[in-house]
Amino acid sequence: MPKKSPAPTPATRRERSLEKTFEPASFEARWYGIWEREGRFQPAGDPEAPTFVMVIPPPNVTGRLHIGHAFGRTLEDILARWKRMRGHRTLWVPGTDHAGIATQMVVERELAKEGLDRRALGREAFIERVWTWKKQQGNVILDQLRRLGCSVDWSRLRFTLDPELSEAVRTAFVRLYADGLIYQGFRVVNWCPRCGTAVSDLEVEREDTEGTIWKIRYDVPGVSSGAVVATTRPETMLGDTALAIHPEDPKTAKLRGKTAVLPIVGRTLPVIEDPVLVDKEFGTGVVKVTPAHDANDFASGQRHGLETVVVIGPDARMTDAAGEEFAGLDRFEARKKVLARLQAEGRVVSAEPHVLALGKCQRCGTVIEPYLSKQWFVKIAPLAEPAIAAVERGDVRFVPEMWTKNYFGWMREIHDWCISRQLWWGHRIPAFTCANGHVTVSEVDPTACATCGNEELAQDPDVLDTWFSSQLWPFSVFGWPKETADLKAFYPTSTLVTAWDILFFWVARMIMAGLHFTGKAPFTDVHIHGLVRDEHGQKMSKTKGNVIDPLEAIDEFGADAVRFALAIFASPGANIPLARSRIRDYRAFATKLWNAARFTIAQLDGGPKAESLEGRALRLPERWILSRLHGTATEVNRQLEAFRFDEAAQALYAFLWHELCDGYLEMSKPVLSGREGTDEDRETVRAVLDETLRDALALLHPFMPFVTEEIWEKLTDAPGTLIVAKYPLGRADRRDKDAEKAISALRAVVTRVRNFRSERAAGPTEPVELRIDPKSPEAAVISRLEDLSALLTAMGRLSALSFSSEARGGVQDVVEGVAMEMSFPKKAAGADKVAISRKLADVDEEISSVGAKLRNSQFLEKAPPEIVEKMRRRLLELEERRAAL
RNA sequence: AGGCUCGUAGCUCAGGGGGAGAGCACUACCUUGACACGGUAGGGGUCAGCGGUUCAAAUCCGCUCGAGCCUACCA
Repeated sequence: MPKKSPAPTPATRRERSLEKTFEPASFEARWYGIWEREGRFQPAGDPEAPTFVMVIPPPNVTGRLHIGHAFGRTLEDILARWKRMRGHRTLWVPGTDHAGIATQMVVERELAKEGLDRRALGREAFIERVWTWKKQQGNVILDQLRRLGCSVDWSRLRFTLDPELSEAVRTAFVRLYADGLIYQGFRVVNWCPRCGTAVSDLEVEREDTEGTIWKIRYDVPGVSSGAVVATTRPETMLGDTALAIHPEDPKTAKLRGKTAVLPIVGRTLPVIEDPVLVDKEFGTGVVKVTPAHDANDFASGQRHGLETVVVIGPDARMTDAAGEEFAGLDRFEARKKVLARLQAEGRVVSAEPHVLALGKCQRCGTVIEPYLSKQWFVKIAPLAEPAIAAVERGDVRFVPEMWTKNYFGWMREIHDWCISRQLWWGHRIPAFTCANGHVTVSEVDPTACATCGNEELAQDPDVLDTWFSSQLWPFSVFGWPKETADLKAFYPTSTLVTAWDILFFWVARMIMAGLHFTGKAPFTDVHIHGLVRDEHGQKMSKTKGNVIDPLEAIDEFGADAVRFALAIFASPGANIPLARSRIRDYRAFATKLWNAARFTIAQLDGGPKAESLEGRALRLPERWILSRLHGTATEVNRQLEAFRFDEAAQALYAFLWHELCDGYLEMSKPVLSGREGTDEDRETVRAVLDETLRDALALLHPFMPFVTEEIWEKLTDAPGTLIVAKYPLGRADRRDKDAEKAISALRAVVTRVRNFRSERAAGPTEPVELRIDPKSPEAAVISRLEDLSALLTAMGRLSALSFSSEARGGVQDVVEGVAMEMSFPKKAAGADKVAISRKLADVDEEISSVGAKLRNSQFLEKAPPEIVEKMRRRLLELEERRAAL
């Protein structure tokens, strides 16, 4: 519930303190609702301000949020919230993808449960079923994005099959066709017999598989030894239409100009010479040529005008052309039978194990069949060229930069893209064939053939590869090809965040399409992140049982913990190792923040605070924590500029936990409790606590939006919610080297005192007398420590503190340039649990190494003077320390 | 076959030419007035190996070994 009363008085405004226990589920949904209702996700603010625009990588519309999505979307949301707080007009466009093959397969499976088949149902009815499925199952993932806290602009939600986006697809197809960049042709393509469709090269996953390579002898009239060919797929020989040799290979020269006889079939095969197809060094030097079932053979067949004989059909069964004996057999059955025949005829010369890179369908794992068919292709080289140039010019920048090389490598050897799919769910290809066989490609359904006027038109039955529409996403979401206000205002976008596994599928194609259709690269930065793995780097899989469901994790630990864990592990270029225990660790961090806030709020309620810190004399601890706060702010912004989510998160973690909580909160207690300081000091401390916590909440908000907003509400009476607060940039005038050095020394001295107790088996409350030598190497720090006497005494639980150079037979040491001596007034010093001799050895070792450097004339001459000076000081300190020990 | 990335504490990883870091795990002590999802103190590493450049190498270069990934039409 948003606060109602305006400007409450300090006495009443914090009536509601934070609950004792931190329960993220109690407020996450409430805050998302408030942000959404208040329109915080829409671009707002100064119309002159720079924009920051992202489009979401659209997930499958019927999919569920998995941890990989959660990772990418978390990074995007961090950027969106950060930029928004920095005053950018920020827009993050959400949407979903129709995911052609994937969705169709799911629905087909559903049908199968009912004993139905899509073909039996018919195209219309089937598509109807898919839409029904989409309505039932769809958009769950969108609610899941809400749970994660994604600040996307829901008023601009898009789906790749929306009418406007479908229009964009159609326009793109027609324009590419008109430009001569889309063509139809007979080619050997990657065919999935199970899915019943062609797929692109990228959708084939190569897997090294143990197979067999057989050597088979073909008869060659006039050559007594015949020709021995090697093959891993004997069943395809039924479709051989030639043998090929290398023109410069003496081994096979005797076959030149001859004809061979195809075993089993008896067909006459010319021996052709093809230096491209044949590698002299491999196998027997003779290659069987099967133009209908191998892409290379097909190319060779084109060069030599060979016949194509299709012996394997689209269902991976042998065709009639394979001969009566084999027709109807599955390809692998046919292989066995063919081998048996060859064996019987004594033609199998050898059979040896052979590892081959077997292509499998990315969707279903079925072995891909090279299949000769008529398909639509994008002629890609002319599109790739400007896309390469754009990256070379730096118009598009990959982060981490190493991906640039991968991009260039792939783009420079890119093959034409097969875009037709023999599916029903998707964008139908806008090509119409008339009764006379002419093809008309048009943005609106034509009524007559563009070539001959024939009115009997049939639309191409195929649909487009899903990625054909995805490549248009950064501008189709804004209404392209119409020149909409959004397109003008928000295109090109700023940053794209995605995983490396779709760099070629999607990112490269968006760059090509963006440049071709809009003349502009679709984004300037591409942040490429890794994949989420388990804590040992293993892929998550149901069978391994190591899957982390982000929704379950959110239920258990809160969205903030999930987000923070993902962010802090986001090392650039690497996969991220995640385990439930790690998410739990960052819930602990949220809890820590929660408790620090409870403490702070209680203190603020305990008395008045200074209205402003400006011009107020600050004590060292206050100067220190403000310096650290602003140092952290600077660091976080710097790291986010560089997409270093991990470093930014780490800086925040370290600051909040180890400096604010472990450091300043503890230092503030003696003053706040009234044991030390004046009322004025207390007012100052309260103001510093307030300011520091506010800024820390703001800094942390992009990472942990819910808990920070919840605390912010209780802490501040400023209007508006944290999501639109100003992001702290870090003020240089708050940096204070002097205070940082002094407090650092103070903390080191306190640590040494505690360590003195613990290594001598004394309890934590055992009184200790501390003497600090004013003639310490870091003399300037000593006077600061004198100023901090009261604090030092309290933190070190000292029974006495003196500043003197007079040794008293206690235990001496030097830390951070402060020479000190400790002793127990009530207790024998006791034995040091860590042998002094070992410490001495360490110091001696370092003295000799530093000393050696300083005695090296080369070092003195060539090393930068500040390094030499540093070494001198270090040696001095080491010697002092040695004397003390 | 080519290319890329990576070998740093028990685990997972930052760092990157001048004193080896973090988180978790581990050990000891502590129910101290925000927090046991906590506090305090500590143990633990020839920074894969070999060579080179340099006054100085975990860091730059080369090679070797090991791990992972991507691309490729070797029948």
